[in-house]
Amino acid sequence: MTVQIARRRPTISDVARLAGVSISTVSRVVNGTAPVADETVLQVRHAITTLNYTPSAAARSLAGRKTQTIGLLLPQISGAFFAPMLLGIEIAARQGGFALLVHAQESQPANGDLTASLGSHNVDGILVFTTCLGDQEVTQLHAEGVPQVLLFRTPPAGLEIPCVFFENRENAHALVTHLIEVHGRRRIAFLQGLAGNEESVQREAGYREALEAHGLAVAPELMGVGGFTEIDGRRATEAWLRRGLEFDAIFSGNDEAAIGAIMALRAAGRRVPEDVAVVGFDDLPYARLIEPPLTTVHAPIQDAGLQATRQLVSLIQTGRAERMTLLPTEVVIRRSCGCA
Amino acid sequence: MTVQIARRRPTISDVARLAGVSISTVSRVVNGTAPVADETVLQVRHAITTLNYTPSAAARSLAGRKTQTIGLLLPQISGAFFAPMLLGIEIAARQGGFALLVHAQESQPANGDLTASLGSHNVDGILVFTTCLGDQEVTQLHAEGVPQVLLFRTPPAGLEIPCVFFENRENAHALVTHLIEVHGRRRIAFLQGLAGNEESVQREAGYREALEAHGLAVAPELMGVGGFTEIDGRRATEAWLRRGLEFDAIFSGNDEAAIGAIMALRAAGRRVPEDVAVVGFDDLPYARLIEPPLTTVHAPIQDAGLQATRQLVSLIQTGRAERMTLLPTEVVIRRSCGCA
DNA sequence: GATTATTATGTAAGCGCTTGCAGAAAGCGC
DNA sequence: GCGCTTTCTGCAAGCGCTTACATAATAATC
Repeated sequence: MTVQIARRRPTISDVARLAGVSISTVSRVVNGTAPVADETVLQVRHAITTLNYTPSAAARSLAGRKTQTIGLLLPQISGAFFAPMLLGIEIAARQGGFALLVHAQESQPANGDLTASLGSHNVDGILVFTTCLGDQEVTQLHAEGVPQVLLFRTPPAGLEIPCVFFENRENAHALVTHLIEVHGRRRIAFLQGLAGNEESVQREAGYREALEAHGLAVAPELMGVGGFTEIDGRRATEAWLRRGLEFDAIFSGNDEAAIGAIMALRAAGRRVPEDVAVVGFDDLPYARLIEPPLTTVHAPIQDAGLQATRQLVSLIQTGRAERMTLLPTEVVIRRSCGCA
Repeated sequence: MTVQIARRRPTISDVARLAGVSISTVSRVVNGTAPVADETVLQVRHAITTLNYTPSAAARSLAGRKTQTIGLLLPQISGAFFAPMLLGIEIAARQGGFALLVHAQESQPANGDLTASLGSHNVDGILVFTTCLGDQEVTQLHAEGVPQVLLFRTPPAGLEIPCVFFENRENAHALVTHLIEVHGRRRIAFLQGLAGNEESVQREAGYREALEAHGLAVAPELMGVGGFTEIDGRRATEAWLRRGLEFDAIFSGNDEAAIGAIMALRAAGRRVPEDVAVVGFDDLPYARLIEPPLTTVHAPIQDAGLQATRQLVSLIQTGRAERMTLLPTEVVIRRSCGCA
């Protein structure tokens, strides 16, 4: 392959010259920022088409001091969770006229200056996913006046930064209650997310309340620590099995870990749901595909991305946004809990 | 939530003033573009830290006429396929010092000027996924000198544009051969992708060759048209079932459609793989999770993103890149083909 | 018909950076 | 010590746009 020689791109001056007007007039018809005579508009439009002119984003940003770009700070891109979320974000960003700059932390050393690359220059605002940024960094960005919206993460104490969450507690409670009341389970284990995962904490709270409401003790040895990956779920379950712990159900804080649990159970010859019921949270696209189809709580992931982005756009454009957006979830009964 | 008042961000002039040097010197230490005395470097560094200075990307792009940004044109973001690919792209982009601007077509009307928003100004190069862009648009971008790399798509005739593909034919051939030789299947249906999907065409070629090599006729009625979604696979399979067509295996051009086929078969009371073997292509993360675990061909999706981006970075920086990158695939035998 | 609003356009001053050019300072050979 | 290279640094000209501000032309008011 050889070098491609780029012709100089036409600038606003070229358009102005061809249309026989000044560059400010061109700018005004492009942006619609001031009235322009119909005839002039036509001439300018024609010149634009003829030259195949596209405004330079860089020059626009520099002169207009806004980038029309939103930065996305993600801990990772892989995982079934992110595709729908990204889609929601993309849709809302596009609707608001913003481009999307993606920055996944996974791919780089977690040095502090990643905020530099997005933080204060490339973008008009940032969408911060869970634990991507520590309290300190969020606080600093806030102090610098960078609009941000937090996804699945509460702002540092005292700061008013919009955040978006799923409704976790209520349906975690409902699902565990289902396990207890409908299926008569009494020894229900819980699979936790990583330390600092607020979703996990809330889901656990619902779990605890449901147990307590039925006079069941929370067994500390049945709290699976680790994280929300399939491996974590498998490991934790294997550990319980190895220790000979008794349990007749597992409530996993998310679907991925639930799948790991099912794998471990199956490998150990335990039947799901007969011997051990397993339920998850999130309702990932493949939750219904696995065997047995996973009973879980549906979380509107795409909507989370959409709403968060809308809040951010609003924050950027008007300076105001909802302090907290809570998205409703829904229990989805399939077969892994024991239901036909 | 109230307005956040942004302090003016420090500029290169502020740094220069504080360090007692000119802005060009600051620029030189920031970019390392010319030798600067050690002592001066220290002073400038100190001023930068003190002021918490970050260069403005817009100003840099404008002055340096490069954006250090890669544009990604995707037909969609959802789907298990995109997460790993995006991850690969992200990693390679980051390594090359480029930011990633994501543009999913799904979310907007497919008007022609989407190339405008990415095309000739925001980015130094574009990664074009399959059918996002027609031949005409690709040709135009090429004519404008915009570096681009095509993913799973050949360039328009006569143009030398780098592209990245999986090795499709060989292992499609191998997989169908496996169905024939090991499992004695003779009436093997094929599930096609959307018209224009070159991956599908190549996989179909492998399928046809395998049939022919074994003296089996290709049955036109067993070519499932449609697309590569689960729904498409289900619909096509249902149609075959409804028409009472005989077949003892389905080779789906991708995993998603294969899952649809399995669903349809199961709903109709056919056993997989006893009555009908089903195999796919791609080896999506959940292919091993479904019941029965899917025999398929593993495609290195993340690697595809990675390699394509590396080629693009090379094209941007050096003007040269591999004309075609072919990524090896691998047959993955699980149970849906009939193997234990 | 003179005065005042209104609309349409141009002028020019940046936005914050990169970079070619030139000058100053310092090192080198003989 | 005198030219000559080699380092280091500053000056200033843009990059392509937005946006006050000024101006010209037109319409409205009494």
